[in-house]
Amino acid sequence: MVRKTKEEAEITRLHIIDAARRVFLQCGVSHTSLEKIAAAAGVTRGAVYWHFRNKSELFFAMREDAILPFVDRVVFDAEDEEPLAGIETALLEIFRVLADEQKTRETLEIVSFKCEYVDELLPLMGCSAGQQAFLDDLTRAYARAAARGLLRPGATPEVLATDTFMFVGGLVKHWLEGGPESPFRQGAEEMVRAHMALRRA
Amino acid sequence: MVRKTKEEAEITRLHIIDAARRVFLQCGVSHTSLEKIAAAAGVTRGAVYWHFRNKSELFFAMREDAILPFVDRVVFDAEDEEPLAGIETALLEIFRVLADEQKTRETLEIVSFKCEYVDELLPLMGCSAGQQAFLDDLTRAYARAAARGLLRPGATPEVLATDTFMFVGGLVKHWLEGGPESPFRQGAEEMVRAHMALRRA
DNA sequence: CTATTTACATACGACCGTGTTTGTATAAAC
DNA sequence: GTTTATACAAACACGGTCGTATGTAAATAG
Repeated sequence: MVRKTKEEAEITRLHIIDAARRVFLQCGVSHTSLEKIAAAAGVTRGAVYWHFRNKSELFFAMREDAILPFVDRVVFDAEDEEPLAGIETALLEIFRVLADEQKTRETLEIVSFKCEYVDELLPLMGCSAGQQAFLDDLTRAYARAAARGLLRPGATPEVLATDTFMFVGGLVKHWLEGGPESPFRQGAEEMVRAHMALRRA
Repeated sequence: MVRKTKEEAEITRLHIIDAARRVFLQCGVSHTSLEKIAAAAGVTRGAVYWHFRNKSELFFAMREDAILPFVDRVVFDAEDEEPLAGIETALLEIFRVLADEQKTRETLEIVSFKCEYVDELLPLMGCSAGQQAFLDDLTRAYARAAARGLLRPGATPEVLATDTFMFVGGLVKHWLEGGPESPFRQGAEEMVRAHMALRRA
């Protein structure tokens, strides 16, 4: 037994999180035993139980590791001269991250299709906090666009924001569930631009 | 042991499916044992194994029991004089069914948030068949609207159909994940009408 | 340099869920 | 009216998984 330094222990921790993500993605969270994760990480269950109290805590750690940096990535410029372009940029950024960053994509795939929202996971169904903030950002951006007369007549900021919110939710879902060859994945950028074009004055 | 008639046996089968839906919804598919389902149905595992080979088959039976009648419910009139109104009606019908029919709603909740798409469930991720047909129906309806000059200029049927497809996907998701008091649930009808209003000439 | 804590590996006990097998009373078939 | 198939209940055997307890060598604290 070679006792590790603090730095090496932290690396072990990250390896376990990485392994958990891989196994979660392949087997689903429920059908993943800590033994599988440990094996995939090249350690034993002892190491896993040392770093995490149970599978639930490991799952949350894995989630925060990838999701937190993701929501911070999509930001809106509050003083944008062209709010609609700002929205478009933000939406495009979402799918750029999905395409470019494997860790984020895999984690979103797990929380979308490879876990069951019951008991301890129930509260984070819909990620209430982040989602609502995103919708609020959209509403404010559309309101700024309305103030500048950039919106097509007859559309209120609230309605447009909700519609865009639903569009993003649906596109992310279909983007994730389709494989790399999926038309939704290939055409995401075009669809975002077309969606925004629909609301310009 | 009171041997049942064929009719009574069929009732038992439906009771088991009903019980499965309730327990799946509360515990998630993976954390639901056949013992739990049997108890909820007032029978033993013996009855469950008599009617279904395993949990997987029971899950599929439960799904077909509610989903098949659902997709058939949303139809498009191919000869509609007002294709946009037809689309709107079809979309409204989706959320009417979700609101009115508990069985359908609960089943959709299960397949959306209470099961993990791995192994045998992997192929039905995204319900490839039904979804694609719905998108095709939308595209054809928008094409008919385009032929009649009902669409706002600059929008192609394909783009509008995809946009509506994403909208529906997102709205169904948020509709389901919000509780009965959710603003997405209350305002679904209004959001559908607003969505359609955006594309009229 | 000693004592203690750390970072794991290993071993243990217990429970659960699964699939199957066997039992059985009755409905249905002939 | 037998016979057979049905519709379950009850019992069994099995492996998997969990949490914990224990062991241990090296890092760190003093």
